[in-house]
Amino acid sequence: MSKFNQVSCGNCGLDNICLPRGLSQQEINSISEVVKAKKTLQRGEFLYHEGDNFRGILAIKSGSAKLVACDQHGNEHILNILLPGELLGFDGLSDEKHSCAAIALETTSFCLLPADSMEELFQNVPSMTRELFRHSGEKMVEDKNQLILSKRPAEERLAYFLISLSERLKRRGFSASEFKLSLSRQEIGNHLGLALETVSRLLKKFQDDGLILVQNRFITIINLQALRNLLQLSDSD
Amino acid sequence: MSKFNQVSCGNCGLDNICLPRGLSQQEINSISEVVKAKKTLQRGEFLYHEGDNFRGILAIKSGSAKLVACDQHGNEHILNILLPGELLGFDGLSDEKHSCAAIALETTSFCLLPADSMEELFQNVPSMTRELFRHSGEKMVEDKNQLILSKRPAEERLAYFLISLSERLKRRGFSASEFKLSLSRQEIGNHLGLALETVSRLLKKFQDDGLILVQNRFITIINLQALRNLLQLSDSD
DNA sequence: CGTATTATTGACTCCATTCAAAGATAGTGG
DNA sequence: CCACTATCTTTGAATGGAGTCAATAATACG
Repeated sequence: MSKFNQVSCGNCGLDNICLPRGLSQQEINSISEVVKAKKTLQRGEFLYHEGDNFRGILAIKSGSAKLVACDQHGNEHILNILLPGELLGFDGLSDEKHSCAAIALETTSFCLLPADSMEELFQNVPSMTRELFRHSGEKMVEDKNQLILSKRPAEERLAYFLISLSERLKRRGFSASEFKLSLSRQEIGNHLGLALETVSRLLKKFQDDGLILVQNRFITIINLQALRNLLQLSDSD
Repeated sequence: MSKFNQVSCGNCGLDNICLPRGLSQQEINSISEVVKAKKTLQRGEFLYHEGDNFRGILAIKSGSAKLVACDQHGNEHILNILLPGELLGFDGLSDEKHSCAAIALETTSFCLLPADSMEELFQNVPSMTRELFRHSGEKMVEDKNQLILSKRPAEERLAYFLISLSERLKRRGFSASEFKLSLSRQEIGNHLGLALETVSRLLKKFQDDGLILVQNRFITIINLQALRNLLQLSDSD
């Protein structure tokens, strides 16, 4: 739970996606001095729990994670899926306690920008502060897109999920057309606000329509344009 | 569109809600030096448009506003309602362009923390930076709550909307039990992802059940506890 | 190989939407 | 001040999309 190692943001490979994005070499060095790499987690292990004290902003180095919140009924809600280079932990910024849990979806490693070094960095590396706000703003825009999506029919939600996952994987150097879902139908449904049976039926429908190929959790995107059209052509409200 | 005046955060009355919250007198003075007050807008006027260049973080001084995004179908989505002391403009942080519009719901005045003075403030007033992140984190938690809510039945969504509005008004010194909605049924429905007819029917139902009194857009909360119970007692998924 | 978990598929149900029409309210100009 | 109009709201009836329940099938795991 507390084995940290020094890390160098300069030769990480995610430097164009992660926090150092757009910073000078000198600024990256300043960050590297305080950023810690944490040891690898296995599927199901927690990056942090709901209620944990805020210890800083995390960055996924490899693997993936889900951000999970519990409502007053005790139901879990998968709010976000996090891929390499993405920052998380913002849910602990407001009152020093995390309001969500972050759980590894596969073997996952991550870095930590410790909370107690943040004020110092604000003063010394203002462009990092700006960059951190930029990331935070991106998260908000994503959340807003998800909120808009939540009012759309099931088909669009699932199409958007697949397209968005494909694009994000591509930006990280993975295949955009073939990938393995690290989520069960249940989890996809939970994330999109659908019953797991609906997810199953729609994946089948997409396959029958020649848009994708489904083999268990492996997805092959056959006709990306047609998938995109599902988002564009449907009626408004 | 560009008449700014100097303003003093120290004697604003919203200092325990707005950005200066928790800062020292000296720090508040530093902020006041760069924060501008902008002249009052009428209902329907824009605080900023979608696509506008990011010019800074805004704070509602009086009145209220709605944050509106357009999807690819051209439909408008009311993402948030903003009350006095709340910050907005975060949707412009990520790429220097606003991805939403902010529109006054009534006669409304607001302040501006200009973008070009932000990096300077990061260096000079790190605790303000921390506070700004805190606000940003609060927004995210609110967005996540809204996302969770979007999966719940219509009755719960509307109950939550009323309770949350009541609580936020109370914190600002307004009555928690009697208030005027600055939104039409249409707008409430849009915000909650419901048809306007559903909003109308549910308001009637709440009234018939003795939870609230509805007179046009005036709402009186009669039985807050029963309203809260709607959120607690219903089934899970 | 057997067991537990996960996924598929069908039938039925229901909540919320849509369509439609009437009623109320607010704003405007004569 | 009242009439007129545009907008907003209420209410009813019918429809449909997605959920629930249930049973079977496939996959992963020890």
